[in-house]
Amino acid sequence: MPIITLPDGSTKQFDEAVSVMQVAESIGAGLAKATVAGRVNGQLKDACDLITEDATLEIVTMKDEDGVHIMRHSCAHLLGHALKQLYPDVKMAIGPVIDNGFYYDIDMDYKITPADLKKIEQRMQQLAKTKYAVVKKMLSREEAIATFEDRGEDYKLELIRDLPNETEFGFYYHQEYVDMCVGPHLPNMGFVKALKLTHVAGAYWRGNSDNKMLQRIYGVAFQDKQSLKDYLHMMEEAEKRDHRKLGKTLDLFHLEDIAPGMAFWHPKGTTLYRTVEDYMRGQLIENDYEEIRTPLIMDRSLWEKSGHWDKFQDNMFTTETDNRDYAVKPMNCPGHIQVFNRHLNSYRDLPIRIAEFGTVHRNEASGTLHGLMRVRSFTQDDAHIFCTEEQIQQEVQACIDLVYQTYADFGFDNIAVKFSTRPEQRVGADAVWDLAEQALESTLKEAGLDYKLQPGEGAFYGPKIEFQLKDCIGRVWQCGTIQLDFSMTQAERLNAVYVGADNEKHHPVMIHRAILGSLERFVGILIEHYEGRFPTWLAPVQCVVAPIAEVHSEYVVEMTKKLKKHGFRVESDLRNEKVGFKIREHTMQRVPYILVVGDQEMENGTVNVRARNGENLGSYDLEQLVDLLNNDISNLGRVVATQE
RNA sequence: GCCGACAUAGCACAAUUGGUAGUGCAACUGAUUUGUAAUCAGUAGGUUUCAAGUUCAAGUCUUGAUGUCGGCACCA
Repeated sequence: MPIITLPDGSTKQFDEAVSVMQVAESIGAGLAKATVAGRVNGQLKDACDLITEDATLEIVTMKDEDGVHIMRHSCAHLLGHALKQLYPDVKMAIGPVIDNGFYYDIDMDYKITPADLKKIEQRMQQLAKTKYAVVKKMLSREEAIATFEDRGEDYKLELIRDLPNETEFGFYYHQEYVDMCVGPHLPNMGFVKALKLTHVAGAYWRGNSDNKMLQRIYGVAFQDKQSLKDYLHMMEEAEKRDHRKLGKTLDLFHLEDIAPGMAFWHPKGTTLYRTVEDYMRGQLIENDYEEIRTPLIMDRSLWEKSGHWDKFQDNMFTTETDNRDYAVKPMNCPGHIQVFNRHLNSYRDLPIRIAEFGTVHRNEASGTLHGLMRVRSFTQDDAHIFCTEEQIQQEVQACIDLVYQTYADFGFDNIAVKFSTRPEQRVGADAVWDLAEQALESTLKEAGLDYKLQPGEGAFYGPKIEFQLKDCIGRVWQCGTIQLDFSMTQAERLNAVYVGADNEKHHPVMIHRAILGSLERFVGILIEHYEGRFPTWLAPVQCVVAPIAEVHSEYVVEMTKKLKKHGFRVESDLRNEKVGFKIREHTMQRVPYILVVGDQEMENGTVNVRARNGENLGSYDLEQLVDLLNNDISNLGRVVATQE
């Protein structure tokens, strides 16, 4: 005799076990029709699932985020349904929900083409239109195996084999198609109103590169057609922010065949790059770091000692000259230890913070390269802090603070934090790893950061905290990182040493830390973040001075000189073109200010200021203009420029 | 590295069943001296990514290499 408590506090009593759908029907036919699933005692259940005991119940509809999630999950089954009709010999692997949609991994000799996608999508829509009911059955282990053996679903059988303790399996029947799933799923396919198959790609079975590569079909699905349309439009807009595209149109950098994964920075891009670097250099000075520079290539023996030769040889560029083997540095740490060890250090001097804008080369697998985001040659704003165990917490905390301050200055407020622990391939004893992981995690907790654990994702020498930013279409990229290393400084590795209060030699702890991560990646993210409309402090060209006619040219050149003297990045545009043409061009180049000079301005010793958003700010004399620009620049990226 | 797609002028794109490689913008030259998102006219620009092959004939078909794009695996 279950008593069901609804969200408004009211209760309903039933004589016998009752399904979610039946409860909904008892409330009203409209609600029943809208019912996707139920949240029973906080847990999502199918609409057909029976409630046998007293429980709280929330009816889940398509207005509910969970409802949309469930619909997307059922869309994966619908994709299977359509695929099986069109390609009977396809074998189904797994089909989960992802952001905005779903995918299904399938195995079939025939390769799905983009044209096929359209056809499959149409079949899915036809099937959904019939609003057929989805029927759930719990099958025993034997029945489940028999069902899939009958249908030749080898991958599903493997999934069952890998759940040896499971006795019952949820089977969802979509007419003649059936899929195994924990659910919940839609009660009928009428809820599927807006879906689109987006692309097909390869993916390894079970995410393991030793396994067969399957075909993965991606799709998106929304509660209604408008939401789908909005999403597709948003993606189209987002792609305009792509740094690879803007890198070309704004003349910032290019990549070419002769150096895959290595950027050629153009003058404007270099200005941007150096502005970011100089900002960071200022932070180093403020936070008591010492800047150094170390060799790009070093003898193989160093890398053997550090453990890199062993663990990462495949990703290192090497060179042999005069019968000596060298490696191009993939990391800066060994070089920094050489500098740390140039003399005997005292415990009184710790912590010692050594920083370098260190250019490293990593021979990344060809398929991983991606614009500036994943390259083979990049410069890290790298630093290594040599300290005692007691100093770890304060130093890590200071690094975290520096990350947040820096990112705020660049206009980022949405930062994902990850904590990555020991990987399979690693150096150092487990007891040392315990210590390192505890130290990092406790600091994270103390800092009150909301972080996600990534087991096994740490560096080979220590655990790490990662700070991630998103690109224009939502892909996440690791930027800042703080890594704790008890191994590299040991005698059997690179033997960093200081003398303690006891007059004995000790090995310091080393904190590896990069705030921006890679300059290349960070600039790539910046380009997308601002869609090339950089705040004035970052803009490669901050203002352009343009004469109305040739008679004003001399005044323009003079004004440009004066502004340059004040440290601004300014150009004059003396071309024989109409002012409208110049304004159009520089606006498209996202120059923050265009300064127009005609007879009036020349007479009054002023310029007319036009902001990037098209607003005419009126006449400014030199002093006022310098104030305007300085004020704007001092905001950094903390405020999205007032002129937008 | 793996799966699939793609590669044409500086950029964005055309080119019928295999049949003379084009258009727009940019560039260059000249005229025009211009008041807030495109002045007009002219000129030049190509071993169609590279290397082989099929063919009377290849941008187009075949093979290989390289690179790029979307994913997967990887990311010290």
